Amino acid sequence: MPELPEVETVCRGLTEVFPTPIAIAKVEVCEARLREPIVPQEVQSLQGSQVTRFFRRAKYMLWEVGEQLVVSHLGMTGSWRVINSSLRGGAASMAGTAVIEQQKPHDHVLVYLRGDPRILVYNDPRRFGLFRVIPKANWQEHPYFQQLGPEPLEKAKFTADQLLTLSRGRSVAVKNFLMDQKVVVGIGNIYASEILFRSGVRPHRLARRVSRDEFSRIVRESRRVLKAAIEKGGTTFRDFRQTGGGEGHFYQKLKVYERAGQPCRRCQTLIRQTTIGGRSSYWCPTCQK
DNA sequence: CTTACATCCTGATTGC
DNA sequence: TGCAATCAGGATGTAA
Repeated sequence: MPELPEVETVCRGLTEVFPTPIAIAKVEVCEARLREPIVPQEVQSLQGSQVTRFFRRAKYMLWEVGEQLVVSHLGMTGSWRVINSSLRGGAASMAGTAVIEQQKPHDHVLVYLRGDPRILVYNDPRRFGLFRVIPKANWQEHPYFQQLGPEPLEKAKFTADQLLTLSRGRSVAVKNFLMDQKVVVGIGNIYASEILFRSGVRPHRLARRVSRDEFSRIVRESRRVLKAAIEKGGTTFRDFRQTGGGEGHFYQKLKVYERAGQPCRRCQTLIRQTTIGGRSSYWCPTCQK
């Protein structure tokens, strides 16, 4: 589900909602069976600690909690929202009632705060997400992160030369290449199609057949699209929601994704849909070579 | 090593 | 209307 702009939106949303450090009072796990089972000892160790920062690496959201890091991946359908346990006027005796009223199916993790009536809730119907706690020391060396490629928005690390080198001899479609988190992080099925349209490159072209100039365009367009999507609060198609429950508005800017059979916004040719690597891909036969 | 494909799940939509 | 098939924004493990 969420790609880089959506995860970034969630991080920014939480940072906005919790500008000061927050203390975790209790973590309640309603359903531990996510992509990896939630470990009770890990969750318990968070109790009483301060969350000092929400940040992002690739499509992972990270919470800095003392000497540990909460690792939250949203999979396809995960979301975090904030509910208020004192909606009914703040009386402690009413808190339980209010919470129950706001609970939804597939709420798997509830993070209660100390001295704050709000509760952070993780919801994930398909349960492809992740909620684990790892040591903060050398976290980049952890298996979750060790193999990850560069952040596309960090200019020095994500370059056409880099892509050219990595792509030589690779007989995967350039779209799959771009979605490979070892090549560059944060790009998934929606943004891969959008980036390739804006770069004028057909998604099924083999990575090794893409020129240096084309990779330059891909690098530039990746940054443009991802930045623009962040500014719009991400893309909502089905499940994605911002922290406050709002939708992402970038879908209004999509040029090809889910537009099969509709005229290209640039040249009016009908947008085509093909399956590449088992995923739907959208492209314009005129604008993309 | 690379690449193709199944798999983990639930829910919405499509087609008969 | 009902029900089965299909598809969905991710990542990983397996096999070839």
